[in-house]
Amino acid sequence: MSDLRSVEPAEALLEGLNGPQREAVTWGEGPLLVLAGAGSGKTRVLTHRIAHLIYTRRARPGEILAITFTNKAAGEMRERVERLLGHSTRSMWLSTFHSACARILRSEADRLGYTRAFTIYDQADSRRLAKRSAEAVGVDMTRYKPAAIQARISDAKNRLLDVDAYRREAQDPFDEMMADVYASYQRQIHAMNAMDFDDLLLRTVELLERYDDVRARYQASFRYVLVDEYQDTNRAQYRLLQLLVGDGSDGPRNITVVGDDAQSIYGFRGADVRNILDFERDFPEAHVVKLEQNYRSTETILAVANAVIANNRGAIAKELWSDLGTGEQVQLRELDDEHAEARMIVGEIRRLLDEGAAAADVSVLYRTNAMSRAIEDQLVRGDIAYQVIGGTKFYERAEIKDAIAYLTFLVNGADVVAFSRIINSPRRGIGQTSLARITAQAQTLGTDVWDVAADAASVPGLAAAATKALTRFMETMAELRELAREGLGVAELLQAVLERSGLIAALEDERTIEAEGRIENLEQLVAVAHEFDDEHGEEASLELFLQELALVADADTRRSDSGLVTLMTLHNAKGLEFPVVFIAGLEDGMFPHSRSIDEGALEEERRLFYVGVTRAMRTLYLTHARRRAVFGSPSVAMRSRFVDEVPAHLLDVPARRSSPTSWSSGAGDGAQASAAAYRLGEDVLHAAFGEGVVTALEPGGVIVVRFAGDGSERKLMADYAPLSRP
DNA sequence: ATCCTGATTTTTTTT
DNA sequence: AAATCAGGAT
Repeated sequence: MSDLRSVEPAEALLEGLNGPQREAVTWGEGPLLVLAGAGSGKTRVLTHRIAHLIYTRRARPGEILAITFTNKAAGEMRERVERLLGHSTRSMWLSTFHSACARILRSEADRLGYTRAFTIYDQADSRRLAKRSAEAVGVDMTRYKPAAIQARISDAKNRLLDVDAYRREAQDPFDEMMADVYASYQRQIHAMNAMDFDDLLLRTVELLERYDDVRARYQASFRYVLVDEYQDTNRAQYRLLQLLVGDGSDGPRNITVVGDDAQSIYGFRGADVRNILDFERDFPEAHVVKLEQNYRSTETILAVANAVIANNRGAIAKELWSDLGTGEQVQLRELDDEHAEARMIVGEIRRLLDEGAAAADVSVLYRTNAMSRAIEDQLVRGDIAYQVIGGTKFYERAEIKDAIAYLTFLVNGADVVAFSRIINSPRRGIGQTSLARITAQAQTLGTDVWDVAADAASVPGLAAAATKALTRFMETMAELRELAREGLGVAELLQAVLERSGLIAALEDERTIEAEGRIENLEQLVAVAHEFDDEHGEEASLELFLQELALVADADTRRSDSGLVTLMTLHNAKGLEFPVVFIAGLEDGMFPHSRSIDEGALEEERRLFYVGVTRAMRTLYLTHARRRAVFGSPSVAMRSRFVDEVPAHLLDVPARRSSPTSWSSGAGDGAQASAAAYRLGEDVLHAAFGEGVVTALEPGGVIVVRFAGDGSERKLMADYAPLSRP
């Protein structure tokens, strides 16, 4: 390659890109569809295209709106663009759909009857509200689950149906009832100056549809719109893009979308593959670029991916190829149960680490969050550091939600959900009954709960003790609100909230290990607030802090620079790559999941498997168990049909000796005494099986050894087996 | 109002 | 297996 200094800087942005990538980066005005197979360098294309647009002065940073799937991806993209350009991109809009919408809504809130301090409800908040709405309408809650009710509402919103449209579409009495629930839900959430995740999109669409001046302003401001992971956009996001890009009557529609129909895995939340399939119909003047060269995986891994995805119908023709060589065969392992599976995985990880692999190079993927536990247990035993992405998130912990609810109530006195959460936490002697009286009064008067609660004496029927407690509580809240008005930093304010609310004191009084952990979590939240203050300086406001917090995805908290093995669901693995990947739990019913074994959904499961396989760069393990505990009770499982779709010659399946099954698994702590000779993770040499590593110690002097030769795992009597140290 | 206990449910996947 | 919930006792 030529010396960078001797070429035109714009040329330098194309350095090292292949033909189609260059074409996508340099393409001029008008719609552009980039069909980017897994590992084909689409992030590179996006960042270089943005840098190129700015460098060639076709766009100023402020004229670019780039949508990514996670905040973390947005941050990384900003960093890369800045590195390419050598200057700041602060004025560029680079965020997720939801964050961009929240930002727009914050500045236009009054048009929709909101204030800029509106609360963003997460799933749990929204579910609680759905339940309340259903009860208010008189739905028999023993027959319907709140989650199902909420899913209905969310589904309607994702299809851009407002309450009236939903009612018009109603087919049966159940739908009619749901329409009432939906109406009640929307009435309440609006009255509380709150929005759920779906509202962020829906309300922005409403805003742009209803106000020509607002639409014109944003259309003019975002001259170039770029969207990553376009295959996972839903109806609302699609409509939003149309509104932002315009109809093309006053200039070219500069929209770039990047995606891969084979990786569409969010149908369950309303994503519609047709958005990408029909792009050329929606934008007839579109230019299309296909990226088919994969720079990530070995040919064997790609052959597996291609073979499996070929079983899906109606995909855009596309064949991934790579010149990285054949590489290793894909390792297929069948184990007795989920514990043996976990031992096998951790045993292999230990071996890889001993051979010099970095922990950060290894990832274990699974279908459902619940599957992480067995693997975590073994990692802990094996003393291997790891991180879990997803599952119970930091921001969903009770104490964190409490602290956030305090802050929320300070800025949004109409937020009944926040008020309900904090009014008796810590305990103040204000229970269900008193709470119901207060909220009912607020609803009757149509005023903020804050105002009702601040005048405790005015609440009808409130007991004397409750009135007193409420008065004290609201005095504290008023003090805190005053502190907020004085322009205290978010971190300092949070600290004041934790102290004056009695939240910390109550935890300290518990004097348990658990409570100590909770206090630590709260301290961590204060640290997050400090970071926010430092980052935003003068701009830092409590409103902004809360709205950013609500949109943090767990994927955003992933650490890449550390010596940690990463565990996560296949969904969370989207967009990532690892030299070594394990896909666990490949059993019919687990993956594909039993609830999606019908036509359309099965294809989505297959795409999810495709996503998993294509995360692997060098080494891929597929594992499944003959027995697996579901809801605590064991059940037999068949190997996943997806495994059967993999051509046999690509797989390495070690011949399996029948292993002794009479010994129960689940080593206790007492195991060390009899198997003291061997320690967890220790290398051993077996006369017949060769080198291996101890992956578990079990009672009765039994050790479990994973052999390097054939990858098999065997239970041995430590005292009798022909074992020695290498 | 709060605490305890037994019953029921949870696990699809997420912004 | 763990978490949440409803009902009843205090």
